[in-house]
Amino acid sequence: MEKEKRMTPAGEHVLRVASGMFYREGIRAVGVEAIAAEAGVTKKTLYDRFGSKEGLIVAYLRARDERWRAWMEESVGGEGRSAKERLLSTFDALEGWIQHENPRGCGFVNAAAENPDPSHPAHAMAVEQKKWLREYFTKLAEEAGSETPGDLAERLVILHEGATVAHSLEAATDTARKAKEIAAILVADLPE
Amino acid sequence: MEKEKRMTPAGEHVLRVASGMFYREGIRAVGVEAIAAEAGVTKKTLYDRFGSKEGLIVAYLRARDERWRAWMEESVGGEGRSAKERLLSTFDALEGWIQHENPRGCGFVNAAAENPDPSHPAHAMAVEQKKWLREYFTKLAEEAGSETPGDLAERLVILHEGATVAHSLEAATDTARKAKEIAAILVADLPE
DNA sequence: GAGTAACTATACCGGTATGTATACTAACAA
DNA sequence: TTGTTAGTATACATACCGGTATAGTTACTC
Repeated sequence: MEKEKRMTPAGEHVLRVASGMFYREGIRAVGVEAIAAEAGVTKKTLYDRFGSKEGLIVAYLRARDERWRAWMEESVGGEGRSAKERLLSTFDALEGWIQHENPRGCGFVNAAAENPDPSHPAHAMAVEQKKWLREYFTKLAEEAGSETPGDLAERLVILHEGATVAHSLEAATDTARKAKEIAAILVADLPE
Repeated sequence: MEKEKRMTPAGEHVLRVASGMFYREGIRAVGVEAIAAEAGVTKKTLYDRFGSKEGLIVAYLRARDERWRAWMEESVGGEGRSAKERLLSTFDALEGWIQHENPRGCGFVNAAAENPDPSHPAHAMAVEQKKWLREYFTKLAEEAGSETPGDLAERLVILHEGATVAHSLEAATDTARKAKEIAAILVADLPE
C-alpha cells in the first residue's frame, strides 16, 4: 500500500532532522523549507526522497513507531520472568521512554491532535499505534492468566496514556511510577 | 493582565463559531478568513473584537475552561453526599463531558500539542487547566480524609487524562467507567 | 442632530506555505 | 562510454496566511 522508497544517506539524515523538529515544534508548525535548511539539503532532495510533506510525516511516524515497539519489547524481555512481571515492566519501559524520548508527550497523540480528521494518515497511524499497544497488553494479560485480558489491557492503556499526558502538562510528577503502582493493584490477583 | 473586551452579539457569535472549528479541526488548521466566513462576519469585526488570532484562541480556551469547571462542579455537587462519593463522581462528570463535548479528546491537550512552546498562551492555559484539576482533586481528597491528598489527586488526574486520550484514539471503550472503577479501588480505604 | 459604537464590503499588504522547473556535478555501473 | 542515481544551486509558481486600510451603513445616545 505504501511504496517503500529506498533510503539514501541524505534521505536518512533528512528524516532524522525532520523527526526532531516535528516532535519538538509540532508537525504543522514546521515547514519543508526549514527542514531542508536545517538538514543542509535542498528541497529537491527532500521531495525526491519523500514525495511530499505528508510522505515525510508518515515516514517520521512509522520510524518512531518502530523505535517505540522495539524499546517496549526489549524492556519487557521474553523468558526469565513471569508474565505478571512483564505486564508491570511495561511501565518501566514507559518511564525510560518518557525520560529519553518523550518529554513533550506522545508523538502520536500530538500528531492526532494536529490532524483531527480520522482519514488523515497521521491520525490513522496514531490510532493504529494505540491499537498495537492494547493488543500487546492483551497478549501479556492472557499469558499472565487474566480471565478478562481485553478488559485489563484497556485499563493498562488508560494508565499509560494518562501517565504520558499528565507528565507532559506538568499535572503530576513521577507519573510512570504512580501508574505502575496502580497497575500492580489491578494485577494483584493474578498468579505469580 | 488581559484586557477583558466587552462582548457584542457579533463577537459572541464569532467566538462560538471559532470554538467549534478550533476544537473540531485544530487551531492551526483553521484560518481567520474561514472563521469570519463561517460566522458570516467580516474580518474587521473579528479583529475589532479579539485583536488577533491569538486573542481569539485565548478567548476560546478561556470560555471552554469556564464551561468545563462549571460542568465539573455542578456534576460533583456540594452537600448531601460524602466527600468520597464526590471524588468518584468526577468520573461521571468526565463521562458526560466526553459524550457531549469531548469526542475529539481534551481541547487543552490538543491545544498544547499544537503549541509546544511553553511560553505560548495556549500551552500555558493548558498547563493551568490541568493544575486546576489537580488542585480540585486535592481539595476533595482532603475532605475525604486522605492522608496523602496530593498524591491521590495526581493518580486521579492520570486516570482522567488517560480515559480522555484512550477514548479519543479508540484505544478503549467505556473509558470513564473503567477509570472510575480503578479510582474506586484507590479510595476504598477512605471513610464513607 | 451630532457623535459614537458596531457593524458590512472590499481591496490590499508582506510573508510564507507546499511544490515544481531547469541546469549542473560527481560516482558508479552496464 | 553511456546512462543512471543522488546530489547541489537557484529560481519560480501558486496559493493562502494573518493582518490592515478605507469607505460606508445602521442604530442608539447625549
